[in-house]
Amino acid sequence: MSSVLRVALPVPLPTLFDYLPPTTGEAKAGSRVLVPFGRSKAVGVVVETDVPTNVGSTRLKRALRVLDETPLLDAELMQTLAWAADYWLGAPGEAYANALPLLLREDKPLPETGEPIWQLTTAGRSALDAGSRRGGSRALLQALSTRPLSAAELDALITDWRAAARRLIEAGLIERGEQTPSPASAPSFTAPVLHTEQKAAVDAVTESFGRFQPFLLDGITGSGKTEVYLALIERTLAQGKQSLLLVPEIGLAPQTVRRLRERLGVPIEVLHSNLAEGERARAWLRMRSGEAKVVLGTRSAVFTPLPHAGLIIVDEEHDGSYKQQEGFRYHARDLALVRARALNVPVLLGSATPSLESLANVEAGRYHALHLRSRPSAAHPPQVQIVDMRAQRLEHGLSPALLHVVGETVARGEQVLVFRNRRGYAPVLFCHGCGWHAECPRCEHPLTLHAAWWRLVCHHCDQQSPVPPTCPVCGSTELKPQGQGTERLEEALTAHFPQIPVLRIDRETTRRRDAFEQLLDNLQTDAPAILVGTQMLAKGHDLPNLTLVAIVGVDEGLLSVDFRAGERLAQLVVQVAGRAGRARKPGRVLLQTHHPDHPLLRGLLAQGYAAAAKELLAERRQTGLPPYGHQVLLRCEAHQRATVDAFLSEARAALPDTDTLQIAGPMPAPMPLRAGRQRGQLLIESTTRRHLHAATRPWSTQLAQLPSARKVRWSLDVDPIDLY
DNA sequence: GCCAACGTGAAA
DNA sequence: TTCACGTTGGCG
Repeated sequence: MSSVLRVALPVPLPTLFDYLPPTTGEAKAGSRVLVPFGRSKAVGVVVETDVPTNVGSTRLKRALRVLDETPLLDAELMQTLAWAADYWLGAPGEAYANALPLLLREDKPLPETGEPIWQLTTAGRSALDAGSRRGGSRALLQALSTRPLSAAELDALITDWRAAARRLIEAGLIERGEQTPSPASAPSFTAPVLHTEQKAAVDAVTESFGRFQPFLLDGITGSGKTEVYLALIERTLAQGKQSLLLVPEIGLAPQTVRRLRERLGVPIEVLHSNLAEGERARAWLRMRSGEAKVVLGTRSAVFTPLPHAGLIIVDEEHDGSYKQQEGFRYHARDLALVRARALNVPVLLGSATPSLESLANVEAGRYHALHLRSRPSAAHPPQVQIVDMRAQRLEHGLSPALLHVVGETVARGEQVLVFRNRRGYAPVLFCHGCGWHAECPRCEHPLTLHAAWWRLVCHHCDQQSPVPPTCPVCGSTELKPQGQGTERLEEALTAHFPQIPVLRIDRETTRRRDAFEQLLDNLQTDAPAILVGTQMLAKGHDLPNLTLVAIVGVDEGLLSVDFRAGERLAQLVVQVAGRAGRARKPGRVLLQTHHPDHPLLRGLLAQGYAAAAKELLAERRQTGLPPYGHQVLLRCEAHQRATVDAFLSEARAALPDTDTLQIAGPMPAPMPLRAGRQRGQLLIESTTRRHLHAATRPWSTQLAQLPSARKVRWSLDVDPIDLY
């Protein structure tokens, strides 16, 4: 038996691969190696060295090259990643691949971490003096004549300078260099004085510096959670330690970054999905070297190396975007906890509407709860009121009572938010002649009418089709849009309040980068306006002149079969309502519904989120659902129903027959057909996580070997957040 | 996930 | 006999 390297390769296979050590260089655990794989090459991460192997010597190949002298991933990250792959039943190679920015998964030297700058060469200087070159090239030489400039500086001076830069580098007139990021500038804003609760929260976390302790910061909207984060990051910085701040996908507004930079006076590294690969890799490496102290990022930023870790914060911890929904299905909030434990640092989960999981952890004594119950910015919490839609004459889904209050509010010069969680003009196109409605053939769900493009769109598979002029069944011309989307509400409100600007904010109107920011920047804070929008408006921005929130149509959430629907609805209502009255003026919330007596709404409005959550938790305990029970969901899809069923029943048969597991299915998925594929699932539940893992761990490798598995697309989801 | 080898059936 | 295409196995 030879002593080999065990390497994680970026393939969705349940195994690691063994290689003979390379002839030169020493491969250490956490280093990347270039290896021959199949008939090409791959970059992998060394997981173990000097291990005995079972692979025959004829099959063993030799690693080609060590890419990192010193390991790129430190021991803590390596250990965390191994744990994560095991916990979420992921392919180990995929876990390691997720942890590395794309650029670092390639066979290339590490990018320089300094900020790239462009400067004149001696030849360039003479060329400039001689007056050679014209146009963009000349302008660029001119710009660089006094001193080297960074990309950001050049962007401000010359549009489209990169093409010119490429030409001039080619000609040897300018060259790329790098500068270390400018040293800490003094914070340009001084911190506001913390109020009592904020101070108590900051002190409690500070006392835990240097050891693992989870905290749940339960703070109503407007109570100043961000100030607590900032104060804690400041204290972490004062100790020379690093902070990791995770935010949900849409929470990462440029506004947030600006605020952090201004307040902390140190470079803030940012990691999110639409960042250029080079920037991502540089930010990651600057944290790894310890050169950078603060990183702000979305889900995948949870994998940032933290050699001098001091603090981890997860903002809006209840947010579903922390769960990766494809490939390696990890949960960044849960991983943040695991890392904090390994790094011996406190971890702070913040939310106005904590997840039931976190509340259960508080109840069990695992998390320490910190509360922010007062709103320093506004005197009164918003007053919430239900508008009964039954037996009302509706105008495009808006009741007269609601329109009346909207009218009053804009007449006072204040702003209104109309929330509707449906994009498009109308969710259904219906025939008055025969009752037919337009349906997606690939999903068997109603198509949404989009009036602006005059198209029917399937919100499940994105397929578009033309709007038929007449009913394809009975030929009637009486095709009527039924129900309201944001587009229709925008139209109705514009017609009703022609003198007031109406702004729609949803995925269509914010398609372009920064469009969301721009739309809100254009909003005059002291003038009346009506905002119509989806989820996107639920968080972020402070709108000081917004005093009325009208929540229209959340009834779908009350009727859903998903056991988390109630929790999500409560969170959504509270988050949206929280947009009202972030100013000195008192806020008001109207909730328009067909179910004014629904216990969840009643409870939520009468006693608030905490009480509603307590009620929901009690239900979960009674039914043995998460967080009191644990789930693994096997999802599967294929073109033929029979293929799906064959795989799922083989999978079912491969599970051990024990009374510690409850198995539901095989059964059709809640959406049995999507994008032309038949979908099914198998749900495995247990009251003890240990039993669940003990059974599903070997099962997951068995599944991969089933012949029927090759004919379907399947995935395992540990702790699924929806059973969709 | 990707690739190559293999088997099957239809066309010529 | 050749080609196209779906299936299967291996990747160390």
